[in-house]
Amino acid sequence: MNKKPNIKDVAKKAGLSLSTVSLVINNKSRVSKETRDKVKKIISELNYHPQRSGRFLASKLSGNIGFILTEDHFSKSEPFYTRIFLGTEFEARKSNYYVLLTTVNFNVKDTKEIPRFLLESNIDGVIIAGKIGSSWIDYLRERNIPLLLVDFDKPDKGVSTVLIDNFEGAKLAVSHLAKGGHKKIGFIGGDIEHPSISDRYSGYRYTMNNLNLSISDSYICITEPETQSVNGYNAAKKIFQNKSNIPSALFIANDAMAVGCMRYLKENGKKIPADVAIVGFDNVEMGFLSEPRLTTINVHREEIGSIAVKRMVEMIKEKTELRTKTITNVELVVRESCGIKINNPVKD
Amino acid sequence: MNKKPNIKDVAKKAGLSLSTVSLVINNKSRVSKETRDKVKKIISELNYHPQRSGRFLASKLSGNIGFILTEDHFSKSEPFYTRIFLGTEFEARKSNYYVLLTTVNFNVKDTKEIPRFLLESNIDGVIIAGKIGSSWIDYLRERNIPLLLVDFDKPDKGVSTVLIDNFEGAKLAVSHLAKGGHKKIGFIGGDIEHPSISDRYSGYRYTMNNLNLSISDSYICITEPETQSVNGYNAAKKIFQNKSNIPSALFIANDAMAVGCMRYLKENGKKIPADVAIVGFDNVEMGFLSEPRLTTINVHREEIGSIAVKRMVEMIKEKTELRTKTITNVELVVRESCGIKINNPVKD
DNA sequence: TTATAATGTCGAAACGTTTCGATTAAATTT
DNA sequence: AAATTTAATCGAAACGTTTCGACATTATAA
Repeated sequence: MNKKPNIKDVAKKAGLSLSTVSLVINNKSRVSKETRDKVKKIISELNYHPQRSGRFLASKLSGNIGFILTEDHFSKSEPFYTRIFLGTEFEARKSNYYVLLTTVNFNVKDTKEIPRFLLESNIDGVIIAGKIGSSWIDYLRERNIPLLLVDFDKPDKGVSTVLIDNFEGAKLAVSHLAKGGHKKIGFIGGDIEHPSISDRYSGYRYTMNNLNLSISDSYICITEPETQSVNGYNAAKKIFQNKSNIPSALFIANDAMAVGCMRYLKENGKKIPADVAIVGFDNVEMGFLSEPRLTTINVHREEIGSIAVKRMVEMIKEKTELRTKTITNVELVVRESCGIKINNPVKD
Repeated sequence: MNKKPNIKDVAKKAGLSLSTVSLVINNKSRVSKETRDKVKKIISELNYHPQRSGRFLASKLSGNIGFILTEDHFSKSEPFYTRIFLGTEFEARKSNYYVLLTTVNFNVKDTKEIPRFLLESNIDGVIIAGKIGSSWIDYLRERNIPLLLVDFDKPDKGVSTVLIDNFEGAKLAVSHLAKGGHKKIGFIGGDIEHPSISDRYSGYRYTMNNLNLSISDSYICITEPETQSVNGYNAAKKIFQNKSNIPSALFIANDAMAVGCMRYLKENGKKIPADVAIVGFDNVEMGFLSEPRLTTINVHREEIGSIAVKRMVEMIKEKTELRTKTITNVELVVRESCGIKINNPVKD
């Protein structure tokens, strides 16, 4: 039962001081090539690995990144943010970090329950996914903790963000429907205050105008408070109960709602896509399994997580206050819910 | 910009020594009630929270639990283990731990790439989910690192485990089909060497015998190496190509394969459940969205993760070598892929 | 040649806690 | 009253690393 070697063992065996060995480990300059090589050789001979506990205390760096999700996103096992989280995990491993996941109750407007990893200084930076109260931003700012938002922005706060090209996605969706000959194109979106949803809505309006298609209020439902499947069901009900003026196509701001909407339509004798063509947004698995399979806008969720971690690591390493805003691209995924055949996917 | 208070600040303000304050923080005995209360009061006045870095170094406890998953389970975004992981996260938070997730390449038989959290002693215990080479067990044993397996067992190694009642699940599934009048009940399972799958197979055989139903080899396919949807498709092909002797019902060892199997059957003009009745296993979301919706065996995935963390915390705290084996129950979920109506779900 | 700068190495302090053994004071037993 | 036990607190060492300033040596410039 021989103990794990520590930096002292390395130093002793190399006939050098602790400090020099430390300099080698951390790739600092001011060490001669020979010394460096010798130390490295001994490190690998001893199979030495610096203990996190020591480094953590001395350098104040934990090697962890915090990932904050609002409770509703987590507990509903919403696959969207979960995938982003898995993307962060993957990238973190590459960058020698670990991700500590935690959830906060979004409704608590002010920062009541501070995640333990913040209280204990157990993270070097924080990534927050989704809509969040701005007191969080203030809290982290005050404490000089690197912060990055994902799929959310507070433009006035000047925070670094990783966003989705929602506007472009809406353009792709609406153009696709228009290409199929549709003129009466409606919009369904829940939680319209979420920047991502409202951007999709803006993109919808913009593209409709651009294509000289008129927008009727009775084609639109943006009053649902959430984005679950049942909200899509309810939204469809609102639009299609009005028998006199109904759309022939719908752009729905997320797939879960699109699936709920399709359920309503099928229950009420509408054929998809013959009677109503549908395009969703997000490209979550459920849209692939629905009948008909859902045409949608793909969002690179894992990549978003990965980019977020890369940016975060930069922020931690460079201690820069430089603000970055990364917008990830989206693409149209054509399946059967539109009845429109195309040769090349619309990429614009 | 006032710094975070540390234990010294607390001690000074209380007029006590560091050690006494530490004893209070850690709820150790031998502190008088008055002192304890006074210290607690001051701690909350100062809003003091012990820094993880210091504790980590002094106590050698990181407050983290490692969660190891084989790469294939992770990257295929297999929802099964992901859910177990989310369950561990949830429970860990309650117990004041964090979970560090990592993947290892299963094919590397011997412990080639040791997860960084082990090298750096960054975890207090390890949970391993799914099939794993036994060199991992040896590695952790040698180093006295608490270990717990989930959905996997190496009976000869005497490791603590959290398992699924696979045998019982198989009984429920087969009994249900038999209750619907089926006599020719087949079995499909991939990765038959995985204990969970082979237990489901044993349960199938046991129940068939118990019900005096004969088992024909041509109803069975256990040769697929993996458990993906496509493996189910292929297995169905093997069974139903032989036109002369085909089963009227199938128990399929996991939902993903069941969905693949259903795809094959539908493509080949078989009606489900009229021509072939199907019961899956796992109750993953995809079975809920399939047409017809899949009758299956529910596995409490989040709870499994939660139990695993509870056990692990016990192992860490009590430093016990006591081996525990927890078997979680399963239940039949009746949907439409069997065409069998029941009043009360079969609970046996 | 001397002064100055650059390079390589080192000693010691610092990081924030836990914990062991010692010390003192109070309670109990003899 | 003395001896022993128990309770409460404390001082100091320990955990494993990083980093700052000092120092010695060598290279460069004046």
